[in-house]
Amino acid sequence: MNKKTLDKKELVQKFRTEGILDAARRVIAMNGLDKTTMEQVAAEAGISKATIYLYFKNKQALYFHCVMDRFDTIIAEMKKAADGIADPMKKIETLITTQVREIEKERDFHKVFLTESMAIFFDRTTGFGQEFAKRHDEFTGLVCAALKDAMDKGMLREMDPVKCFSLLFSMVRGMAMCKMVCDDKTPLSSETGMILDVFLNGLRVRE
Amino acid sequence: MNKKTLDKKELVQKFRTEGILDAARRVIAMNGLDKTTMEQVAAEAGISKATIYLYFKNKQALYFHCVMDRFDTIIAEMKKAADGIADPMKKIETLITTQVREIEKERDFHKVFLTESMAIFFDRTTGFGQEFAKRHDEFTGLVCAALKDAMDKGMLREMDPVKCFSLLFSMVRGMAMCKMVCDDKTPLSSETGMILDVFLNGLRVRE
Amino acid sequence: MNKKTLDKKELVQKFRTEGILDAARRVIAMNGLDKTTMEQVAAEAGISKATIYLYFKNKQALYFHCVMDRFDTIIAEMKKAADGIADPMKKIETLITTQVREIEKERDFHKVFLTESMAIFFDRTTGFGQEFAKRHDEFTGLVCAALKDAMDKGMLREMDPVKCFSLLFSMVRGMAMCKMVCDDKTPLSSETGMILDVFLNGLRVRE
Amino acid sequence: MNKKTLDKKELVQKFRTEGILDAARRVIAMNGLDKTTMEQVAAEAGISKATIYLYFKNKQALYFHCVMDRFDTIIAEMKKAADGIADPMKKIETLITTQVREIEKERDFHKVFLTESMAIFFDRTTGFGQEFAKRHDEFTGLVCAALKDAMDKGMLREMDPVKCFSLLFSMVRGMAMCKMVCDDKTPLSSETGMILDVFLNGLRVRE
DNA sequence: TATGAATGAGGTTTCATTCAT
DNA sequence: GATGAATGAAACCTCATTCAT
Repeated sequence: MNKKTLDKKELVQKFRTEGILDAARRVIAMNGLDKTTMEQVAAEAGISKATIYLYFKNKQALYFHCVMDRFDTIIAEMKKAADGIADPMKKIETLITTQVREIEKERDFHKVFLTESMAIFFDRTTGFGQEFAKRHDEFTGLVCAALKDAMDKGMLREMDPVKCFSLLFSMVRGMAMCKMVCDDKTPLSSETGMILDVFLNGLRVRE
Repeated sequence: MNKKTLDKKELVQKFRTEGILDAARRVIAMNGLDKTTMEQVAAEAGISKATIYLYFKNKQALYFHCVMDRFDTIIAEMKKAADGIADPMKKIETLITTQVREIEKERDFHKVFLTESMAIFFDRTTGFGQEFAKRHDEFTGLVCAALKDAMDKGMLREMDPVKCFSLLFSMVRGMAMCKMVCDDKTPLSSETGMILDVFLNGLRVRE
Repeated sequence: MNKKTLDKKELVQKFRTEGILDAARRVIAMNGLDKTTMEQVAAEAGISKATIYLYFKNKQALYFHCVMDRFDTIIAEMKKAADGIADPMKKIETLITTQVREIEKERDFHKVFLTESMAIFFDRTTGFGQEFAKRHDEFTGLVCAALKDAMDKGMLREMDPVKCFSLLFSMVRGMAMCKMVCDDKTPLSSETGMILDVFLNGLRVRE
Repeated sequence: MNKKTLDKKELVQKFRTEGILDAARRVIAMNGLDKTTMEQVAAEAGISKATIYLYFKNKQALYFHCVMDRFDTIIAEMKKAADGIADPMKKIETLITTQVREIEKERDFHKVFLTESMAIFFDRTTGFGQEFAKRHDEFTGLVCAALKDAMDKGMLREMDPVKCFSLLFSMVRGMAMCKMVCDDKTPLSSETGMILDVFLNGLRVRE
């Protein structure tokens, strides 16, 4: 009984939390972070403003978890997709493709994240910054491992893998921003090929 | 007399405007856009809050001009630096190097621009968005011309130059953000070489 | 069976009530009434916030009973202590001494009562005010009787005993407040002598 | 011109400040401190809520100054009234009489002060507490000097004058509270005589 | 009976913006 | 032209209180 009750409680807890986060992301995607009020989020989630504060300390924390939640999902999907792929080049491609597909899923929210509100994640003095850094490192590690592998196997030039990753990631992000910003409705994925082409070619071993 | 007066007036006008913009950028660089109040800007500029409104319609406009001002400077510097360089590869390198150097000059302000507040520039429905687009197009054109030239001369693969530019620009921006975010005090310029290496190599004609 | 059950129920009722009141007084003594939340009281009592409402109508009622509870105790102790004392002067002294000792027992709580939150007790339009008035009258009567007795016996000047009591009580309260407020850790009782000295001398029959 | 302008500014400043304080005291006198909102004070003062914040940091500060303002007035009046009186006994009487008259002037506000909201003044860790202590010491000194004088001249018994003052002050305060609380509309001043009688007689030298 | 969860109702505070001088 | 002063409009957040289980 106790076990069951706990499970149920957790389930409800999770359900609420997810509901609020989803609502928040929808509103933020529509209005931007600044113009999003707790009132609106509450309305969108069909609950009262005060209830949000039961689950999140304040607006910043709410936003933080919105992003973390997406981040976690993206990392999980990337891991799942790349799992079991032996060829490092193929692996890199899969990782990036997956990332792009995930971004696409909540395009407008990611637009806000990319253009408006990255600041709090980079303030290492707050718990937010540190928490974010953890995910970011995991994310980085995921791609870097594949890059390193490719380099070790002589498929790519030997370069600092972290910096290489940074460039690759920048291109993805830049392309995403470009599309979002230009209201270019074509899928982000249509550019993945080109990015990988330039990047991998750029790192290719020169004869 | 009239002419002279006008000139003088314009001079004062310009002087005030510049002073406010500089003050604004300093404050924004320190605190971020959100936490910057008109009060602080006024204090930093040594004038009264109300005076700002004589020169700028509102806070958004103030910020907009802060960015435009920088943008104009950067474009001007890039033009000046690239002027007279015939070799397109060399030209591309010069353009990027110059851009990076300019970003470095007001590193903290650019950090805010890159991480916090790009949204208004991409809202094409406002005059801001349109004005920004103009500069952006000019900026794009500057680099694209060189890229196109290189392609025509067979030094780079034939690809959509705008997209190529976008990738290149993304890498620069990404590397800049990375440095800023990690409080990496090494100059951005130390990475310019790598970016150009990967980028140009990535576009190199394959035998 | 019925009787026993009822008794048991009453016992539990009383136990809970006392527990809550004690917890409330502890928290109020620490934080003051304003900054005391029902949440804190519940936590201190080791029960849930909602449970408090099973025993007390609302926060005001809770506070009211905290005070009443103390008041009842003090009156009871005073009665007990003065019981059987024939000499009115001695009786007065005993009453005051006892009162002071009781105040000392929950010094911090009394401090809050004396400096922050007496208003509701004096609002005669509410049940609270009336209930309080009852105790206050009993309290007053207790001391006044002794005063009257002393006057009748020619030991003190003839004056309105209620007013005399008011003065005496004021001095005790004032001295208490003074000590509490100055964080003077010496016992209140050390001043009782002086108060009685001035008061009784002040009322002494002049030759 | 400059001087004049400054004077005018100061005048306006003072006028506003006084206006707000008066309004605040009126509202607080009516509703008690807790139930008084900045909104109400603003309405009563005929200005906007935000304007209050130009003159007072927050609600607590506003209340603090309400009290300090009264305190200053009372002290000033007491000084003025006692000035030039040679006989210490007469002086004490005058001081107390004046104090009582001043309390009477804003009876309801003082009621709130005395029954609801003295706490912040006794928190020596805040600037409020310290500022208050200063006035309180001045106030104490005023009366104590007269008491000391009377003792030196053999008109009163030798006792700790500060404690004597505390008793005297307690009686005044207690009588005031009693009247206010009982909605006894008779003037406080009608009891001043009795208080002084008991107090001075209590301190009289015994043969 | 006991409680976890939800919320209504405000309160304080901040700031961009305006306007009279 | 410059500014001190005033304010409207909201935003965030808290907490006493209720209710379903």
